[in-house]
Amino acid sequence: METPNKILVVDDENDILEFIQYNLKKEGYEVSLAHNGKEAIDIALKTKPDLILLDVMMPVMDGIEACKQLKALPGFDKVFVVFLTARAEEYSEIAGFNAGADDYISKPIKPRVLLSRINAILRRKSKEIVEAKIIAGPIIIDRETFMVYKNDQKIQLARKEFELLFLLAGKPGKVFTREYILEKVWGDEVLVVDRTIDVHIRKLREKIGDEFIGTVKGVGYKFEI
Amino acid sequence: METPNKILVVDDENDILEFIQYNLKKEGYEVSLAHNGKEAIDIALKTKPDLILLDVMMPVMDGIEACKQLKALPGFDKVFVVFLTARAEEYSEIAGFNAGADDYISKPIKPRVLLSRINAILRRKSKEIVEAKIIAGPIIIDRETFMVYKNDQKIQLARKEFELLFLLAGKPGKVFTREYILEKVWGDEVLVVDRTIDVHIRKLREKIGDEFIGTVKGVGYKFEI
DNA sequence: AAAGAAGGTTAACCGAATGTTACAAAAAAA
DNA sequence: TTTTTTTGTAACATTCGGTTAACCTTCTTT
Repeated sequence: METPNKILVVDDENDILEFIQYNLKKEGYEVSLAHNGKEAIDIALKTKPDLILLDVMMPVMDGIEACKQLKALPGFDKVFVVFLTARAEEYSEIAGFNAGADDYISKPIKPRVLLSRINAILRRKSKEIVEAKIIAGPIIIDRETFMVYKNDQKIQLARKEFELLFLLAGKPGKVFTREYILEKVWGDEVLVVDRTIDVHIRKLREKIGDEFIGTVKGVGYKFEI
Repeated sequence: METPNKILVVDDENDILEFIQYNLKKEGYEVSLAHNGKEAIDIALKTKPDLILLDVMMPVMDGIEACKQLKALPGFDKVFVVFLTARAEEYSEIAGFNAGADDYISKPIKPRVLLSRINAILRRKSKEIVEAKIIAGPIIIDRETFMVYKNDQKIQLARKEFELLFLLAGKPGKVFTREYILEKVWGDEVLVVDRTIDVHIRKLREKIGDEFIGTVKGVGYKFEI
């Protein structure tokens, strides 16, 4: 697959560190740990994390100060920072400090919440960074203009059709399961009958041509040139 | 569609067990019950649940200890565990113990909450096709694309044929018994006459060539280069 | 060699998975 | 608002894979 996302977790309590590490690792993230702001900066420079989980209340250097310093590091101005706070209200203070946090999670930390927030943030990131254009044989998919071209001929797709094609064509040949497609195109929380995919596949085939989308019975669909 | 997800519910109160069982069964889950940690381990080994709902407060063996022991069982390191707690605050304690829970639900249990949490957790399971490629002599088996190549020539296999070949070719030379093949390719609970395997072997040989699959009479089949 | 067991082969049947269409609901556009 | 487009679902059609039964062949044992 891709290289795993790296996450730096900073908290002064070892229990919490271990707990978070366990859950993130299980989800496939690469995790590094720090016990305070100073250590966080050292380790961040070494591991270059994609996201930093930062406890607000810490000795030596508190989370807000640590965040400011982290953001000032070369190449770290666009790193994602998520605060851990004991109470929800604390967040307004942090926001007031304008520390540059992207989200916050209040303790006690629930694995489900932790993962869904982090997944959401990193998904946002990968969408921005992902190349906006896929060229697969005669098909050109341009995310910037939301246009698809087949032999230089414009094809107008609806939103879901576009996302579906974009997903499949991102890895030609690879078979995507219905479940995976549902999560990526429709999102975690949306509840949709999986036969819905079939219909969208149908419409896609209608618009770009049957030959580009293959069915692997019992498994899923794939884009083939 | 697929085989139903199995859930083991562990609680010392019969009322709660029945209540949860009722709600889970209605949703289509296969439910097994245990009254304490010890029993939970016994039953888990027998039923191989996909998810375990575990009460924190139990006599004989408490939930945290039970969780640790369950996770230590062979094949259970990646099982999902959800704790039931009487108070939300208890969760921070559990987290501190690093017991490896994936979520927790606080009592009193609301059916809607119960189901949406469990659905969400199990939805994560087996969504993505793992990238895996077997190269055995002139045969290349690519799980990502579900394609098989013989001297760079594409061969299209059906699902079961593919899984069968994937299993055998995973350890060239090793003889696989019918029993083992049935369990791995067809799964635990599927009821199929074992002569079915012969037919699939036949089709496989037809497609990739007789020379690659050997018969060891009275024992089973093997892949040979 | 005969008998029995194990596996090979073929073909037919069944059903699950998918294709397809039509329509309802929701969202977006006008 | 009304109109149009997009999305989701239900219902029906179809296809293909999976299973089995029946019969054939080969091997093994006596």
